[in-house]
Amino acid sequence: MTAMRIATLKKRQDFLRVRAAGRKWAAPGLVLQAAPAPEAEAESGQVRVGYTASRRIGNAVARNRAKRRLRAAVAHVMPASAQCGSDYVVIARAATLTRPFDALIGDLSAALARVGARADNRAAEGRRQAAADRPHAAGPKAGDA
RNA sequence: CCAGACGGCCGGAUGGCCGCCGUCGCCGCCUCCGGUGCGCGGCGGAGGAAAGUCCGGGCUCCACGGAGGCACGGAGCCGGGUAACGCCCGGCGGGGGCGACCCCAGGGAAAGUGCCACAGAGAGGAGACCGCUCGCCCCGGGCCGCGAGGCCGGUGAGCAAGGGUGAAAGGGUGCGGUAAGAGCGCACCGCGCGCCCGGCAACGGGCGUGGCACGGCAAACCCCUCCGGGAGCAAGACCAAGUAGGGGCGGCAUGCGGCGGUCCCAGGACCGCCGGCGGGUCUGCUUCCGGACCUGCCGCCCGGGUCGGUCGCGCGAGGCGCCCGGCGACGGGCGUCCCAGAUGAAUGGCCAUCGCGUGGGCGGUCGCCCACGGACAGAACCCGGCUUACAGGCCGUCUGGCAUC
RNA sequence: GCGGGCGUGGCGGAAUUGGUAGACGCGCGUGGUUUAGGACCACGUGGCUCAGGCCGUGGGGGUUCGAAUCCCUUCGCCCGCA
Repeated sequence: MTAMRIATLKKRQDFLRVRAAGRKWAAPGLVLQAAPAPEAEAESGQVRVGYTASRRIGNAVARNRAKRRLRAAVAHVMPASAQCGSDYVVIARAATLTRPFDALIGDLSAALARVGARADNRAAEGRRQAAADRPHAAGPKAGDA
């Protein structure tokens, strides 16, 4: 499998932009938001993911643990089914801590499909090939859904 | 065996696969100081409270240092420990418990001010409601009684024992004393004062004396003694990039000396530079001394910039072991070890075995099987304390009770 | 990191000089009015016992004769500055 790099969103501005894009799906164990990456940031073979755990989740231990479980789920699911050039924000819910890990993975897969940025990594593969020929071209635009 | 008191400790273990952060080495790539990898390997990787942020410090900046006054905040029995503390240790005093032991912001109320609601006669150099005692009521105040006298009422004095109010009523209990009473007198207790003894001290003990004066509240104002400059690692320093130390309004001051230049009727005007006499600033306010900085200062408003990286950043009042001093907190010496360093923030996902607890089942008491559970909680500059949270478990010392020998 | 504020019946909010806790409004309950409902009117309304009383101002402790008020500690919520 071609390796897909997963980077982390770190700026508050990025979180606000992804939320404003409006593509959102809530599963029992998590909430997923998605938006196309800005052109300046888009890079082939990369998705960027941010994690959010508010104080509603619990104390610092609970919040950190929720983000770790989400990171583990993302590492398990994203390389196969995420769309390159997209930014995602994964938000922890109260059930994130107690839900069985298999169910959490199912939640993330379903949310990816519903949010529309799923795909067809096979089609994306072709585009990436073309992009590789033009090294400084912008990444895939979120066009063809 | 049961109940309890105090002190100390642990905070599941081992392994496999895939991942995370730091560091070292190798390899690949690049714009080859260095950076980077969707490469490999070795090593290290949260706590007893990392928490709350209630105290005390280190460190950094505000140039800084010294002396005094005012204000503000804090501490408050004595001695010791400590870098320091509001912490700790050992004592003292008071209170609680049969006891082991536990609790206490525990200076000053004769420096002053203030408060003590309601109730009550009186709430602070007090007071007389019900009362107690004595005298008088004129040729007998009224009633009862043969009478001595008794009861009631009025009035003038004395008293504060008893009743009653209250959280608190101006020492307590008892005896004497008295018309009735009163520290009026006496004994004991309490309190004040003086002397002596023990103790570094807080304080304790004894003797004498006073005759009660000194009600409570200072977590009311306050007085006394002691302590405290402010801000905080988003401190602060450097690199890169970049901008405009720009503009407006108001108030105060727009002085002095020297040099140079320009102008004009040798006297001034204007500009520039220097000095820093004068002026201003120096972290709560203020005075003084030294020192530093500025040359217009202060206040308000408009406009521009801020987003990246490196350092600070972990050898420290450090951990562990042994010995010595000390009742102890702790101190000293020797040996040994290096032990997190992130910045949307590192420990996760899956699984196995063992161990612990609870429940159920099986078999003649010790095992086997199954299911469930495993707390409080995550370093963010560092350290010393305090406080709070916490499943389960271990060790030691002591107290009271029951049973047996 | 630094600083400040709040917590009172079911709800919003008084009482803050220490002196009877729950004023006032909303809501709720009962009764009246109406064919019925609304509106309106009257009464009641923290809990336990119901004789007297006891407990109640987020929790715990202290000072005081007496604490919603003062002090300490703790929990929760909110706000400001860098």
